[in-house]
Amino acid sequence: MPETKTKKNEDFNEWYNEIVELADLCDKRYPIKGMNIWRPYGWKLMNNVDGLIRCEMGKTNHQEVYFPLLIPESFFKKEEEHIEGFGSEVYWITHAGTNELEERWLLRPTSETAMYPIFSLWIRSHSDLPLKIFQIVNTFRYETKQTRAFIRVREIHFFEAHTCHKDFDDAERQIEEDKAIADRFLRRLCLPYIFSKRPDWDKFAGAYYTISIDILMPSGRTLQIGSIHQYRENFSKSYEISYETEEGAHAYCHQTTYGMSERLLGAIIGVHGDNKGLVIPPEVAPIQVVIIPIIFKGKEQSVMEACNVLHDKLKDENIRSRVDAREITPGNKYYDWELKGVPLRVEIGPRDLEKNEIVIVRRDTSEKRPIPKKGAEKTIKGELDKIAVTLFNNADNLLNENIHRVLTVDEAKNKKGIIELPWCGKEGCALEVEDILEGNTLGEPIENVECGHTCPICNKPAKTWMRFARMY
RNA sequence: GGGCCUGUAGGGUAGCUUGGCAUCCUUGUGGCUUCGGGAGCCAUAGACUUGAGUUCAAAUCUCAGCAGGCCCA
Repeated sequence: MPETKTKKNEDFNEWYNEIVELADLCDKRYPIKGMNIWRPYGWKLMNNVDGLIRCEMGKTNHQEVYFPLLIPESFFKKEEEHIEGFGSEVYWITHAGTNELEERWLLRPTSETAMYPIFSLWIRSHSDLPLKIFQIVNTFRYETKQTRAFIRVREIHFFEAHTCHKDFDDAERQIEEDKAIADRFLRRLCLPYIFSKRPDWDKFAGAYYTISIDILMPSGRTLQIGSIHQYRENFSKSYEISYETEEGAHAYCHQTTYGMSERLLGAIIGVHGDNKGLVIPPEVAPIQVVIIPIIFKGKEQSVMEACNVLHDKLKDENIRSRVDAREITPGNKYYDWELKGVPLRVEIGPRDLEKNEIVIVRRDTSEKRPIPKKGAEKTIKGELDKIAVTLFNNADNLLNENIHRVLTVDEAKNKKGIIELPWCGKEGCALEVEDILEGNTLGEPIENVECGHTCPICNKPAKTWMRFARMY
């Protein structure tokens, strides 16, 4: 059995580096740090993920827009906290041709400051609210740390939804909707997740509060794949986004944003992959079923014909399939498609056709079995659903086995994954825990869970549980 | 932010200590025989990260840049 050179459970990071290029997702040889090339297979996968987002946005009445990549410095500077948060990691454009620009432009690190001055023009009346828009674009952040494909990059493929509401409560309802979207969407990617309310000292620059969406990588480190922000009036006051109420008064909008990035791919690779390569959740797999003809001299035609017939039937069922008719041996093809994470493989050879059967092989379990040729498309559809369930359950077990709720730092020390400790509410105590555990403060659970214990650092009564983890 | 390591065909490598001819595997291309877990044979193509320095001579030594990787903060 050929496997990746580095084993996933021995050196996860190295395994990850190996697999992103082997599986043709990206090419890291572009000579700018943190800017990788999306190869066709990886880009298709990303597009399929984006497709699911668009589908969810459609269901919840968000409209897609596109704002320019460049932001004038004057727009950016209107919100102070935001600049402080992003100032050190923006790319500036200072020249055009041979001329120095009168006003500098920046590449969007995120689009608040591009959109909000325009929102103030768009929104005049309560009837213009709520405003719910989104875009899927590239954003730029000057990372100085170690970069990693899909996880820490400088050009980020990014989904961002921005909403404006008449009051705080309506914005809160938006956040409930966002949470429901995350739940449906991540289920389709077979990715179990947790919501955490980020600590005040580490929330998004300019936010009233931030909810992070994190998944657990098999290395025991968490990966933040998305965030939901409640801005309250923080931005609308700076950007003059106000409206006239039904009573004729003027009020500032309450705003939220929702962001997810290509890190979703990082999560899919890390959570589902194995030593044979990727395992892609069926919903987003560029190829869901690959059909391998087993050719013998003199029987090529009947075998190829059977492959093409199945391919057409699968197409009728809206299943993305491909017949691999390359002039290489079947074993070669098996390895290739396993590496690329195709969820289900079909083998069709002369022996099968004599028995009116075909052979299917699951990528996740390697289970191989013959099924009747007649009605195979239905069986295959059912099998893809089963694969999705297995992928989700395995990932869910991994997550649940690695969340540890404990009362003392000593108990926490030897645990891998996500630690939940009682917390008094003081930043200093959390930072001390970070030091001891060599991790970061992830945030508190968003459900109101009673914590009738004491803070392990200062022994004062705990206000809540607080999560700690090593993060990507 | 600090420290350490690395860079040789598309991919993986040998050579570097002690300066002088660049090794092997794989991939690519053309052809023939094959095909139920990486088939075989023949032909053919392809590389020393960039710049400066030392030297008769640099893949090899020195410095700097760029890029990649690891560890710490």
